[in-house]
Amino acid sequence: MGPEMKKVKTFQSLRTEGRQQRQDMILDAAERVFATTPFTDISMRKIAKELGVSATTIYTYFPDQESLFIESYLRRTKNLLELLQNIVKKPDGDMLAKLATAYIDYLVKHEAYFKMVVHFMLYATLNPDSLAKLNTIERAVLDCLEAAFKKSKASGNTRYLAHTFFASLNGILVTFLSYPGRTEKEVLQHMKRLTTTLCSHF
Amino acid sequence: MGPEMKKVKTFQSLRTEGRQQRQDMILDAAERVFATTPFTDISMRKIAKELGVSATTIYTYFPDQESLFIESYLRRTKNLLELLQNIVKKPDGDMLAKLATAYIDYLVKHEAYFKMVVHFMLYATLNPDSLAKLNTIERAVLDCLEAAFKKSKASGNTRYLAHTFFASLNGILVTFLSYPGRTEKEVLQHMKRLTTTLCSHF
DNA sequence: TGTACATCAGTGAACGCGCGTTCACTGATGTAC
DNA sequence: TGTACATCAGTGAACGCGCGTTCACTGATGTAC
Repeated sequence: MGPEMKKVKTFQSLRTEGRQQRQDMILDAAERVFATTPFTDISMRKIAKELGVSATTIYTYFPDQESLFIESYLRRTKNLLELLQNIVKKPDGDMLAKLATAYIDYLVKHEAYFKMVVHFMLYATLNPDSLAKLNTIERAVLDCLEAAFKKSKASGNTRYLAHTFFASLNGILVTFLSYPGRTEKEVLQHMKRLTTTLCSHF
Repeated sequence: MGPEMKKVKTFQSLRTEGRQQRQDMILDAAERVFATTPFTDISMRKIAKELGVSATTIYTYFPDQESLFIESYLRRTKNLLELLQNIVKKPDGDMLAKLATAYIDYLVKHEAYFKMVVHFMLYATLNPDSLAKLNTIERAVLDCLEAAFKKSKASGNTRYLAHTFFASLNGILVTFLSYPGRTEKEVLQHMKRLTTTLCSHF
């Protein structure tokens, strides 16, 4: 390879980088729409409008709507997973409570993301590729929780414990996230109480 | 009131009854559609087609789609509530496990109904009337669970216990109902395991 | 240097679709006298 | 008894809407010679 090749390579990687950044910008815009719009009312046109481009543009970066949603989901989940893994890494008592609190806090803060999680859980009509990606990352979250149970030397099948604990946290979110007639602060407070109740039993 | 009045009254009540029956038939048809169609894809036209009438007909019995959904929701929830109350009535040990199993079984069997429950929980954009109806019946379910905790002389705040337990059961359903690559039987089995795990901690 | 060409982000208009709901109407049944 | 009228379940066509996606295109930038 001569210097020309290297130059070309640089230009190409710049292009690739630009492409990646534009993809991220679309995902950012999507998240902003998620935050203000019920999940079922989100459309390509609304995301495009939020970003200030035409809806057609999105199709240059994502083959279809499902892919965009999946990428958004993966990005957030990786972020959350990192948070949880950092908690498990530290040799610390009270690990479960910390994990639970971090999980609840994160998903209340990123409410739209949680609604997307639930949507994918209940309506898993995705193509196999997307489904595999979802599975992999969800398994990583469960592994992380299981590691916490193992570290705290819990008795019983740690996998079932992790599944039950994970499910319970999701349940607290699903059941009380939009509790009518409560302010966001009250909702969070109630969830904290229930999380404490839950942790005290595990 | 003379006999004419009585006659008129009878005819009227027959009409009313017929109306009530037709309403129920529409709800039945709706449930049949729920069972085969993702909740977000359900439409008035599909329900009408299932019943063999024109979509317009439904509007003679329900003012709009939301009312139809709410009525369907209430009918099922009353049914479920009765089931749970019968369990709590009997003076029996192991009440929590029985309640949990009944709840999980019922909602796995009526999967579409559970999806509607979740939908209402997360997207509570209903009109105040509908919302009040939903609240009343959900509170009754929670009261029923709390009664069980009281009967089994649980320590701690029984209301929080009931909320946490209820939420956890919902979480098990949300998280594992459509677990990809599992048969319905395996799903139910896994839920049973997690329910057992949960109950053993409460 | 100028010029023809390739690349590619981005666009507006359109397609075909299904939605909730409304409207003016039909047709069957029962009522009043 | 017949006849004019009221009630009401049910209908097909239509309205206006927003959706995901595709298409033929523009216009800017860089490349090759």
